[in-house]
Order: sequence, then C-alpha cells, then structure tokens
Amino acid sequence: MLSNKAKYALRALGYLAGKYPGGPVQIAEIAEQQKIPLKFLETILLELRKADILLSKKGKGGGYTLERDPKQISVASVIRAIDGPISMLPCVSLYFYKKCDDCDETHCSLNRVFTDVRDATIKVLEKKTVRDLI
Amino acid sequence: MLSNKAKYALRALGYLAGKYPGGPVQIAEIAEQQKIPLKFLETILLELRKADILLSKKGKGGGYTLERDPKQISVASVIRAIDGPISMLPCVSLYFYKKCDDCDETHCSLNRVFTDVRDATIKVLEKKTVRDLI
DNA sequence: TAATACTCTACTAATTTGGTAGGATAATAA
DNA sequence: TTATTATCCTACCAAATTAGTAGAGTATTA
Ligand code: FES
Ligand code: FES
Repeated sequence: MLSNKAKYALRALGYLAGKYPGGPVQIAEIAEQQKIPLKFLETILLELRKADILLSKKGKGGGYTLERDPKQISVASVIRAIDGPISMLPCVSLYFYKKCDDCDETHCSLNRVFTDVRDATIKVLEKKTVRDLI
Repeated sequence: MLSNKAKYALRALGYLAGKYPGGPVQIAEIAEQQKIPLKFLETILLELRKADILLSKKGKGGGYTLERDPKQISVASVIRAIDGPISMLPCVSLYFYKKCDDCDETHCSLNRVFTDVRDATIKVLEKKTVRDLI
C-alpha cells in the first residue's frame, strides 16, 4: 500500500501538472484545493524538491512549480522519493537493494518470483507520469 | 514491501511444497530448516490454515500439510491471507476495497493509474504458485 | 494416562506513519 | 531599511503497525 504521504504527493503533483506551465503555486492553494493538511504538505513538497521533482521560489509571488514537463516525471520516481522501494522484497529492489542475510540470491525462488513481480509493476509505474494525474 | 511475516509464510509453504505429497510436517522442522522463529511461525501457519491454505493434524505424527496441490495455491492468495491487500490504494483493491472519502472514483486519475498497476502486478502474482517457491 | 503437537489469547518492544509546532531564511516591495 | 510574504528546517508527538513472545489449553495417539 502507498502511504498517505505518497498519495498526497501525487495529488499535489497532479494539481501542479494541471497548471503547467505557469507561475509558482503556493502551498496554501494546493493544500486547500486538494484538501491536504497544510503543514504536512509543506514537508512533502520539500522532499519532492530535494528529489528534483519540484522547484521552489521564496517570498512574495513564490511557490512551487514542476521541475520539468509533467510527461517527464514518472509516477515511479515520485513513489520512490516519498515511500522508497516499489519492490516487494529488498533483495529485488533496483534503487533500494538490500541483500538477504539468510538467503543465497542465486538459488532463491522467492527472489526469482518477486523479480518478475517487480518487473511487471515497474513497467507500468515508469510509463505513467504526472501528466496522467491531472 | 512484504512484511517479514509474509516472507516467512512463503518460505514455509515452499518448504512444504518440496515435500508434497507426503505426511504432515511439524512446525519445529519447518522453523529449523527455514530459520524462522518457532513461536512466530506457529501463529503464521495458524493463519494459513484458517485461510484454507494448510491442513493441520494434532498430536503425535501430526503437523501441517498443504491443503491442495502446490500448483493450485497462488502466491497472491498467500499474500492476501497474511498481509491483506496487494493493490497500492484501497480504492482499487479487489479483495479489500475501501472507498475514498474525499475522492470521486469515476473521475479520479489516481484511481485509473493504480488500477492499471494493480492489474499488472496481480496478473503475475496470480500466475505464480507455491510450486514456484520450492 | 503420558507424551506429542497444534490452538488460542494476550502481551510487549520497536518501528513506522501521520501528522504538528515554531522559528529561520530568503525574496520582494513599500 | 523594514515589513511582509512564503518557503525551509529541525524537532517533536500520538497512533498504528510490525515482529515477535509467553503460557496455558485442546486434541491425538501410543
Ligand atoms: S528472499 Fe532475498 S534472496 Fe532469498
Ligand atoms: S484516490 Fe481513491 S478514488 Fe481517488
């Protein structure tokens, strides 16, 4: 399951995609329109900026904009930025790989099975973009 | 991510599949062979029995056996029994559906996107069986 | 009737999730 | 230059979930 945080992130990005290209949008506007708790959204958008998904501008007339065209931002990259791994096991993760202590990867049936699952899931998630979230 | 519990469940089932068909296998043997904490495995196997994935027999010569041929037990059904939903959003779950309060499903882009993700993931997970975990 | 092996409920500690609080910092404009 | 606006950042907190453990109960068999 996606965390609530990731769901908020995707909703916020969808909202920004709907206004792309255009001037900065303030957190308060996104929070209100998408019914996301303001302070929570602050931390979320900050994380998305640090993941190079958003650009920010401070002060009057400031706010957030997408770092690039919505079509160039995959849903997969957003989930990774907020929730971390997409795979169902650490030992099959592409971006968050972690070896299994008690298990030899080359002979592990679980590893094989969940590699296939990962490939199917990620194929879809990499193709879907923030443009699809408008 | 799968919980540790689900991972243990799949490993235990893989072990039982390797001995299928055959007499009952005791929890202690599975725990030792697969390096799973005994008392934890007890609760896991109990859940699998309640989900009609395992059969149990008490007393001397007792233990657990698969309820049916390993090829007839999908990995998806095991995950559902232990971790619950496979989908990334409650509102796209087939077996654990939960409506989104703040969101109209018929016009929701998140819903559309994660329905596609669910379909791709589940297609693989329904095809994989405990036979593949030997 | 004693030994074996699953059954069941309840409990606990550690981690993660879903936030909130409050001040710091940067940009703009009067 | 100072007030205002809006993001930045760290730290904190409560509730939920996860990963087990404890211990007594029940059924089966020899
Ligand atoms: S489960 Fe990760 S290598 Fe076996
Ligand atoms: S996110 Fe569930 S219906 Fe929109």
